Amino acid sequence: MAERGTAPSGGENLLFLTDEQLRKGIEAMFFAYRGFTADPDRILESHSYGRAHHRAIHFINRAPGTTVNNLLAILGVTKQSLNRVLRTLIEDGLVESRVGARDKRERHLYLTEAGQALERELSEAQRSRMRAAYRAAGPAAVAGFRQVLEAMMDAEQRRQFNAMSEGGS
Amino acid sequence: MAERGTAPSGGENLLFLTDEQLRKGIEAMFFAYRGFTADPDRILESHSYGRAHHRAIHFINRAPGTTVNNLLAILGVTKQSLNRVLRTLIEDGLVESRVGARDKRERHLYLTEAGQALERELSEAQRSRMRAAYRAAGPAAVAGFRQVLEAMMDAEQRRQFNAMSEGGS
DNA sequence: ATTTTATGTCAGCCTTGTTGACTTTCCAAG
DNA sequence: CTTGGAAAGTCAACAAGGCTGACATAAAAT
Repeated sequence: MAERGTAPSGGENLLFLTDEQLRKGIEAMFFAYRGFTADPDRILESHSYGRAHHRAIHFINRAPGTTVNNLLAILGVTKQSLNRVLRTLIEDGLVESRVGARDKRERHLYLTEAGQALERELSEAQRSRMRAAYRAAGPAAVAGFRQVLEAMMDAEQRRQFNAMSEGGS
Repeated sequence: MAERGTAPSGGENLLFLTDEQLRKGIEAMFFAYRGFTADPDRILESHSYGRAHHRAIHFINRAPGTTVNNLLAILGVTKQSLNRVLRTLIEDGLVESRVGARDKRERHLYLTEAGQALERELSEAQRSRMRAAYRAAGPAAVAGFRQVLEAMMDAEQRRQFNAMSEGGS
């Protein structure tokens, strides 16, 4: 279990695993997520949209031409739930839905000019906060941040997260 | 704009601030938060409760005897919204509401035995995932994780977060 | 005595999750 | 070629949990 070397080293190195430290991590996650969504939430409210719309816009932007089914897997909601959001985005002219060329059951999703504009507005707000946090914490902290977040995901989520980076760009 | 010194040093140190890196951080936050809430969500569902109940239980446990108003400030919801949740928790015998001794307008909230049992079940599930993530990432990463999360909060949230630690224990 | 504060409640709305039922399309087995 | 199942998407209806607004009560503060 514990290393034999200098007596305190084992105990001290595990201080970050005490229940108290874990609780602080849990609460930090709770409050930080609120900050994380605060800026987009304000923008969305002024457009009468919610977080669900933001998520759809974000991932359509990331993978233009993605199908509804694909988006479903990423967002982890039911297709009926997603459909409602997509319908309003399409009606409002932010998203375009094209019938698949090979498989006509599929709908391929694209952001229109207006959709891209809103996406930029939302993501710039979110990046701006993230940039400030990264800058304040420094590169080493950012590396740790990313490591812990990735370790916190379910295996399936981690797979999606990593797949996202490969396909991107 | 760019520093004049050794050409690559400034640029390399700022690699973590590129839009691409920021986007990855944003998506990591999204997927990690899902993992973060997945275990409690499963437990809550089996009790017919939601995240709103979890949040109330968590913070009542953290500060036994806290008032409704206090909880409202921490949770950032309306009293009507919180009241609905508290009412069911009190009806179900998980939370006890005592009229204040000094100020009889206030209600002081406490977890009952049953409430504490559910709290332990929920928080142990959450700590368990956090512990695994911390262990996988190591102490240095955890320190960075906490730094970035704290920098991501609004000033008000950070104040609450830090106040939480002082009062605790 | 009056006003303010803390809490609770009712009614009604919105977003976003859910399930169930349905249509259209594709594909593969007969 | 037809037919039956699977897959993609849509529509309808419901529930949880946010929200606002209006109002009631009791206690504290002025």
